[in-house]
Amino acid sequence: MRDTNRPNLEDVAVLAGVSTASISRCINNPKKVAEPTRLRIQKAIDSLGYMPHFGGRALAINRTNTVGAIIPSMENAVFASGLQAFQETLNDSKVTLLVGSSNYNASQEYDQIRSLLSQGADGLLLIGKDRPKKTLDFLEKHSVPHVLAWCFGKNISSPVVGFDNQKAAQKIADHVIALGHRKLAIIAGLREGNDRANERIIGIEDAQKTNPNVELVAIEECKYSFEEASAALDRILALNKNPTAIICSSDVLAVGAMLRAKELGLSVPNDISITGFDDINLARVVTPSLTTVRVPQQEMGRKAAEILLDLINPNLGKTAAQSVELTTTIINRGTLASR
Amino acid sequence: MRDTNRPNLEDVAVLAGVSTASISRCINNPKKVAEPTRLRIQKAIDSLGYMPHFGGRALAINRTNTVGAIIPSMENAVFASGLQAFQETLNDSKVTLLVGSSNYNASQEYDQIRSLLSQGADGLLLIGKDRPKKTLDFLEKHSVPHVLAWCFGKNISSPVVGFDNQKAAQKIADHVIALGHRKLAIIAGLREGNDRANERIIGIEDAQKTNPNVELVAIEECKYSFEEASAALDRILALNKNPTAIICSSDVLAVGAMLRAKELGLSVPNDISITGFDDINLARVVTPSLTTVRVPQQEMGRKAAEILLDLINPNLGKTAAQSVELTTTIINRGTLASR
DNA sequence: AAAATTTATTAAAGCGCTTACATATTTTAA
DNA sequence: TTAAAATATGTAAGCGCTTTAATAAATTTT
Repeated sequence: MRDTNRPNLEDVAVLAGVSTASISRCINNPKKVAEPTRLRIQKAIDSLGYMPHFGGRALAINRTNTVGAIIPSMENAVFASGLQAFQETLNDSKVTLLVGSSNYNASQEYDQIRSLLSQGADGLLLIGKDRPKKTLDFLEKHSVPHVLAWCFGKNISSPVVGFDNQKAAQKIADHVIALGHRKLAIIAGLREGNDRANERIIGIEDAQKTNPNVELVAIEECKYSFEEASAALDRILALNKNPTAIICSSDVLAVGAMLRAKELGLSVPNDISITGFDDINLARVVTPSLTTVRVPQQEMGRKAAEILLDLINPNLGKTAAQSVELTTTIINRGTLASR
Repeated sequence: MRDTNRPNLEDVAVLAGVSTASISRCINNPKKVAEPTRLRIQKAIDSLGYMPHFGGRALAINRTNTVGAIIPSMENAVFASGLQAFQETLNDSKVTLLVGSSNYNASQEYDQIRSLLSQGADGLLLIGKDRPKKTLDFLEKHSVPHVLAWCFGKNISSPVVGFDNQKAAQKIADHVIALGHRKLAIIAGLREGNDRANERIIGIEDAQKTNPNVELVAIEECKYSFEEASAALDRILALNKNPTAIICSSDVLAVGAMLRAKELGLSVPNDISITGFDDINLARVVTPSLTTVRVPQQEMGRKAAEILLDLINPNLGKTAAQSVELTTTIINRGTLASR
């Protein structure tokens, strides 16, 4: 039943003495309505405090001007900051952001995709490129406009904005090796359903393989928390293989390891070198500050928004939305020493 | 015009050989439809990959099952983590989160409120309690269900979930004073339009006033970044008033100040004590680790979601949504020494 | 001045869904 | 067995908006 408190187009139309069509036009295409009429309408709108009804509009134009983003978790600053940039860019185009989180879990991601879509999202931002066939099929079947971020690759059918995790990881590993390290260990996120974690491990393995005298003494996976990373470091040390450098696939893990190393009385980087990945605030702040791989978080967020907007607005003249590969940079700070 | 690609209720109805009403019932109130019919309908839905049209539904029930949150910025971990908890709690009730950011700016907040509301948000989470009359009037006029977080107070007309910033700040200041500090300085966020920053300053001033032999040598306001906080510390030191403790109204500021102190060769806490506010990850990780005020970020997010859900669901039996006051805790770590 | 063109406005048909009400069917009670 | 009650389904009227086609008014052209 009608909510008589909330004014609708009809109410405005009556007050302004025009048809509802004119009001609609005045709102969506002001130049199509004559100056005096426009003024009259505007006055009516203001005086009633009229706001278009979202559902009505969405039904009529079959569009919500809303896009969804599904990220693993906002707890990790690297995603929070990408999301912030994403939101701001959308906002410049009057598009609103719906947020879901997957908690690094493919099935939760699938649910969130369904959920955001059924909330009317016109498009989606997703993190990473590997997902179950079920998810892919769903996106395909409903031809959901979407862009993938935090990853890159040649033969991905979706537009992507990000970087090559494998190469970036290989690069930092090469760097570590070039500094004389011969026994490495890895602390990485859980690879299950996480292509970034996975590729970063592979990248490090690549580096190891091209340097036969380099040994990879341990690969420990864990969740992204200080505590878990501490435990992972313990497990590595318990092996008594004496790695000289621990390459971590995220800053959170690296810092967790550093904290633990400090507790154990190990000096970083003298006793053991540690590198991170992401370059979030944490990295600048620990002592010594963390040598890490800078990921262009904000740029990814911004670019992802641009591409998604392109995808959604069947774009006049402009060429189709393109994938873009961004670069990572090794940030040399204090946790990596030469051997 | 009709999008013939996307199946609608009619399509499902035809395939299942029932009326659209039954389909709708089957989706929204399954027990109202007989088992065999339900199965038939479900099969039709699945085979068509039918998803209800958001706009149509929103129009019919005048509800979107969406709520908006407008936070200053996701760049600050304290909000990101509150938001994460908020989102997760909403999600449990099948409600989706719309996100806007105000960048600590009242007029941007107003715009975001309008924007999220016109995107159909059923309710809103807002940070802090002070806002321009214009905003208040708007919320009032449109009777927007909303909850305020990160603050508390007796005579606020909106439901609130948070803590008393002033008291919390007074408490940490008292603590600092009890440790023998007699010359204090403050680094705070810009108070303009930021009641939290403002009240925290006032709280510290309260503490000072009740201790006549304590002097407040400087109050520096700046944006929430390491760089700005560094500059603020410089300004304080340039005064040559030799404060023995700097009370900062956020961990980001405190860490920025610590970083600068270190650059200047000042030892924290021997030469100068520094305290933070929030207790985000950063605080645990700096050396020495930061003495700070723990703010129940996640609990606030969770509780805020619960209250907002109550507000939105004209609640059967349950009493009206209540404000809740949470407590902050002083976390003693390494940056505050006694004098 | 009339005809042709442009501009401004309106009327009304949908967009997809929910739901009050009517109707048909089944179950229970008498 | 029949009447009454309960259950299941269908019919159709909106919900508020946009937009095409039709009409009216203003402007330009002939």
